[in-house]
Amino acid sequence: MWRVERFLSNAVNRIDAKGRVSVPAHFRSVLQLKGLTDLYALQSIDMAAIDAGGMDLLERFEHRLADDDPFNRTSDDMSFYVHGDGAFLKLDGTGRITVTDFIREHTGITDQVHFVGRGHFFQMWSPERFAEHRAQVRARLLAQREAQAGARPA
Amino acid sequence: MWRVERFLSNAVNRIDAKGRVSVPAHFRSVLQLKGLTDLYALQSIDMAAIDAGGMDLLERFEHRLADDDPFNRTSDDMSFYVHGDGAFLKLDGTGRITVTDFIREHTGITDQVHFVGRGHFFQMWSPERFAEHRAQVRARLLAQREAQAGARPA
DNA sequence: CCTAATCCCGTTGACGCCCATGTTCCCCCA
DNA sequence: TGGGGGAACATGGGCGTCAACGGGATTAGG
Repeated sequence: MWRVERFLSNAVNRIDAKGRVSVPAHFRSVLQLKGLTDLYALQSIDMAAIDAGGMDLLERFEHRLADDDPFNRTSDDMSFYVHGDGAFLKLDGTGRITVTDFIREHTGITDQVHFVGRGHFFQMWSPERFAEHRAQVRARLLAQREAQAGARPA
Repeated sequence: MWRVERFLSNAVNRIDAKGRVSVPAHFRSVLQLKGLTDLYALQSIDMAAIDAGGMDLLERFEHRLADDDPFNRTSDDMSFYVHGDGAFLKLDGTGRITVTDFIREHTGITDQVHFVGRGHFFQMWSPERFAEHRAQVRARLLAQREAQAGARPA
């Protein structure tokens, strides 16, 4: 296998009695390449998923907060979401994280976690919701493709 | 664990019979990195929250003041607010602060405190009010995101 | 003298750390 | 080509540590 520095593909892992779940080994190797031991996680704004990544995930948002004005609403909302509504996910020695209520409430996850690579970060889904979302995405892409084909002269 | 010099994530702690509450250990470690023992707190202007941090919290506002005309009304108000209407929060040996009326009146806090990291400072909310505000912020961010998606050509 | 703030110590429950087991997949060799 | 032997990884569980919490004791202040 070759070297990858992005989160790719997906996998389903089970949550054990103590509420822990293994992060897929492939994702962990990506983290190691980045020199990361801790993860930072956010509840995705428009999906029932958790977005997780290193601190670079946070910095991606922070560079939009260039304006330091304490009274700017948009900037303040962004800070509230990114700084205040995030959570640390600490990997234990065997590469597992504990699935907190922060994760369960937003995703509907109960006993299994569907890990999904998204390039510079990855997501955590409940398997059922992931299947739904996956179908919707494929349908949208298909519709878009057909619309373009129809517009284009044959 | 690696070094973080920003206040991140959130946690709720109980107030005991003596009116004390533990500042989350993670926040305390940030304070220690900054070499701070005392906190300075302000009643947030547009939220039912307390803003707390070190003296850099003050500097943030003072920079803003420096840019303004000293005889300007808003500048004078700002100075009054920042310098005159703040409170010191002293940490005891086990990392707890006492919840004063200054805090309770503005936030509606009764028996629990929701600590919220905001990067350079952190906030104290009543859990209920925090949940409300959180929902509002997410709604605004979602609306903004959809507006951008709609404006962007497919 | 009474109230309130500070210090100190014990308890408890959650979480981090460690070792053991099971399972799947792959490679090598018969 | 099919089976044996690993290796890598997911999973299960014991145990120690630390943060949150409760309460007593001591000190300061009015």
